[in-house]
Parts: sequence; structure tokens; C-alpha cells
Amino acid sequence: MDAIDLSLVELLRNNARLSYAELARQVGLSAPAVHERVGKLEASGVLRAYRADVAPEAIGLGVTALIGIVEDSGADTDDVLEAFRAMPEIESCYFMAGVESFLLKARVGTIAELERLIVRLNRTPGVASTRTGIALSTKWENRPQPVTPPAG
Amino acid sequence: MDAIDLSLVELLRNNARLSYAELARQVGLSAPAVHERVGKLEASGVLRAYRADVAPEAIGLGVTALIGIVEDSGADTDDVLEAFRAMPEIESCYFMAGVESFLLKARVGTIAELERLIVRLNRTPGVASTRTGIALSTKWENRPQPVTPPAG
DNA sequence: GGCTCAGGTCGATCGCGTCCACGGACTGTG
DNA sequence: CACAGTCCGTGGACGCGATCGACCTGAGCC
Repeated sequence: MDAIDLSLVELLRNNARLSYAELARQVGLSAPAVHERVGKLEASGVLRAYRADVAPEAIGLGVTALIGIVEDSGADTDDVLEAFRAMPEIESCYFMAGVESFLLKARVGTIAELERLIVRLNRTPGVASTRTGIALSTKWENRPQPVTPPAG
Repeated sequence: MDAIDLSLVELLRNNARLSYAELARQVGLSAPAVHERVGKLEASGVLRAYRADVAPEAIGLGVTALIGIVEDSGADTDDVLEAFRAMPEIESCYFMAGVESFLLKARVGTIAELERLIVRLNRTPGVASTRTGIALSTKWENRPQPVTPPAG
């Protein structure tokens, strides 16, 4: 991970569809060299995926909720996690410090679907309680921050 | 937004670097037709960006926090929002229903940086209080859910 | 010095991106 | 019904990009 690798990562974070030729121009190497570097970054797990950022409402996911989960004492955290993983509405899952073991970000189409999701969560073995907050609007999401900007 | 557009969106959500030729094969159209459709999806705001998904620890962002913000009574929400926007550590910003007006997802390199961020947030005009939860681990994030899966 | 390896460039080949002309289905109109 | 216009697609052409292999160079090490 030298400076050129960081540049490549930053460029791809801002536009994952840049061609190797364009990346090469930006970092001052040849296209094959960039191709090899990007391949290594993918293989080493630094670059995990390339995703289109889609307007959620356009694909019928107009409701965003953030849900805190309190586990039962003695719950098997791995089992709870697997249950969450099986619910596609749960887009993100963080294991948290604090009373609430998990914080989930879920997207659904309607409030009725959110209700059903919450019922399912509360029924999940190991889940003691849930606390749901509704996002009225998403101001921004997954904004890539410049890599190592405030190095001073 | 017909079924083919949805397929294209879904394909690009899972791999934003697919070539037009490959997309064309997958949806059964010619490459120019796909090119035009994708262009229209971008122009209409359905496809907002293409981003590489990067392992945060690899670029020095090992600490993830979720921060709830309570506004002062009489605060100017737009000003608060602009102050947040100027902080690159804040990767996501949701405007919430409830006592806490905002929920922020922030990523920093160290706990010390998180402390400085929280101090800055508390000093921001319009912010009455903050409540920070630390993510011990990110189980997954921004998992794309299949478009219109449970149509039945 | 000479080996070896990592990591680059260069050149060639093949497939892809992209522009353009063309064509069929649908629609509204005389 | 004939006609024209529009939308949306296909196919061909051409230049650029992706990708492979051969070769070059500098660093580290006997």
C-alpha cells in the first residue's frame, strides 16, 4: 500500500467505472501496471467490491429505519447474527458497545413492511427488545472521505 | 423503469465494473441499447454513482461510530446540516424522527480522533447534545438487497 | 560481480465502447 | 387504410482499451 495504491483506491472510490487506461493516466503508470496493482488490491481484500449507488426510492425502498437490538442474557450472538443475515432488508449490521448489541440499518418499501420486519426481529430467538428510529430523509450516505487527508 | 432497467440496476449494484457488452449479454440486448439505457438511468438519477467498496481499516479508518444529535430548540437545521457536511469523517447523515434530529455514521482512524470529532460536534452551533455509540465490528454494510424480490 | 525477484515498460492482439445509419412497432391523423 | 413521426432497438465500422508475453531495470544478497 504505497502512495500510488492509495491514489488508485481513492479514484475507484469516487468512480468505480474508470478504465485502467484512465487510472494509469491519473497515477502516471502504464495500464498493465495499474491492472496488476488493482488486481493485488482486490486479492488482498482492500478492494472488496464495486457497487452502483442507486436511489433507493427508484427501486421501491422508500423507507429507511435504524434499529437497535438488545440481546437476551445468554443469547447466542452468532445465531442472532445469522438470523439477521437471512433478512435481506437489513442492509447494514454493526456490533456495538453498549446495551444494544446490534445496530441495524434496514430499508423497506412501506411502513407496513417495516412493521412486519420489526415483528420478525422481536420474534427472533435471542432478541430481547428492539428500538426503531425512522429516517425521514437521507442527507447523504457512504460519502467517501479522502484517504489520509489530515496527515498533518 | 421496466424489467430490463431493473435487471441492469441489479447487475450494476452487484458489480459496477461490468462492461456494457457483458450487461448486454445478461439482459439479452445489444451493447448500444444497454449503453443508452444506462445513460438514461444515470441522467434520471436512478444510478447516482459507482463506488469501490474499500476495507476501511486498509485506509486508516479503523474506528466506526454512530452518533445521535439533539438540536437546540430554535436551531437552524440547515446550518447544522452544513456544519456536518463540512466534516469529512461523517460518512452518512440521516434526518430522524424522534428526540435526536440526526443520526450520523462517522469513521476515523483512532479513538483520539473520535474524541476530537465529538468535541467539534458539541461545539457546533445548534447542537444541544450528542450520544455516541462505538461499533466494535461491522458485520456487513450496504448489502444490496435484490430488487423487488417478494413481489408475491 | 552476478543471481534473483519485484515491478515496471513496450508491443501486439483481440474485444469493447461508441457513433451512425437503418428498420420495425406503435400511435395519432387525414 | 395509408402515412408520418417517435421510440427503441439492431448491425457495421472504427478507434481505444484490456490483457498477455517478452523484455528491462534497480535493490538486496551471496
